[in-house]
Amino acid sequence: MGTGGGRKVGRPRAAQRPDSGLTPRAELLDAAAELFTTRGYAATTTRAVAERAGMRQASMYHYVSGKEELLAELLESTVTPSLTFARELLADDATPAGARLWELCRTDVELLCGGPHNLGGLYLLPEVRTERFAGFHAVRAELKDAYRQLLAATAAGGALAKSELDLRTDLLFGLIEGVILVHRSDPERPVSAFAEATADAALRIAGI
Amino acid sequence: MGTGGGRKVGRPRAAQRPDSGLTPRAELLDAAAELFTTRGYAATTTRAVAERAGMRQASMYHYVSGKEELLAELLESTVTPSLTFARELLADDATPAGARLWELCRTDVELLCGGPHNLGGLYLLPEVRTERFAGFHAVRAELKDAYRQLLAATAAGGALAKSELDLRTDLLFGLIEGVILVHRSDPERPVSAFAEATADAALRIAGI
DNA sequence: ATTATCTATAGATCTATAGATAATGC
DNA sequence: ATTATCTATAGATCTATAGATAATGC
Repeated sequence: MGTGGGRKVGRPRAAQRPDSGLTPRAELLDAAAELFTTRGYAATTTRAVAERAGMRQASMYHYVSGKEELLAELLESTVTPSLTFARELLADDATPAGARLWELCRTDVELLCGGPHNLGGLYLLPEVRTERFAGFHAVRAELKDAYRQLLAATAAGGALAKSELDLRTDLLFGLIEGVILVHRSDPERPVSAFAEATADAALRIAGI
Repeated sequence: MGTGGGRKVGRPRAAQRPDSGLTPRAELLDAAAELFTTRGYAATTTRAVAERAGMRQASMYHYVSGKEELLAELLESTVTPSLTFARELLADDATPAGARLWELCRTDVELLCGGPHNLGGLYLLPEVRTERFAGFHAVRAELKDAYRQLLAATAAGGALAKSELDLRTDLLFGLIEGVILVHRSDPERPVSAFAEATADAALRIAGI
């Protein structure tokens, strides 16, 4: 049933490949993730994406409206899991805020560095700042606000003036978003230990 | 003499503008800095650069061989001052290592965030990873090594095993290079106070 | 004569659409 | 009949060169 077994309907692809098990749209997203993160968004052509996904350039338009849609979906798919987890942490008032903040940092680093592609690298692309990706900016802002709330709920954070709290939040969130730069400089380092070390560093930045 | 007064030789430009006082090459570099940092390298056309510099697209080739040369020069011009300063600090054995490291962090943040363009943002462009920019990578590696040496010379740093020292160096350097992300999230914040706060945070990351 | 610029353009893309084709499904 | 793909291509770029032009300098 469903995806399994390889669908047969429609004209066969010109270049046959072993069935990946993914839907064509997922194959396109996967190809785009790889290319956008390594070569950049603007430098990646629709042809490169389509061909890496195993189809011809024009066939891509059967599944997506263009490159922008691929990038928008990839961006949101990266923050959404973090945000879901952040909401759970905010609701959990049995655990100390510092411990919850540490856990959020650790999880985010795992998500950003753990996947097959450096999806976190997408955040750094200049194109992402455009209004086209407002949906992503909205979820990202909510995630950042969760960081701020958790920080404010700690003993050290509670003592800060607003502008100080904003600065610490920016530094903290900046370290986490920029962690992909650190990961790149030594991709061999095991991710789980790296995530813990980064979470430690993040709390030190925050002054906890 | 020299640059002052506006040179008259050669066919006049199609679009006349008040004399900027810069050489045409510097005008091109300035235009490229602005466009590369805001729109990205791949998304910036030679026409956009030339026209922002006040000349026609083709005229640009009188001064540079293309976009790559502009990016290469901009990148190196960003690290070189940091590196010069870092060498001085390494030689200054009268000052405690921690204080020198703090000073290096502060200066780098000032350089990265202080100029008219977010030149630090260039580091984040995916294209920069290519071998074309080996010259930049070399000076950057030397700068990073200065961070490592200063860190290793502190009391806290001296106690670390090599892999621990590497990790701390990466986190520290990652925060400094990624600081442009933090700066972007609130560009109004006064740079000098921000640079000091970031240097404080950097030393806390380093465990000092 | 020298120089800095211009206009014009060839050749190489790249995107997105139009229309053909080769499968399955009824 | 429906679907997924293909081939072909129009239109819109973009880069880099060729050759003309409009200044100053000798």
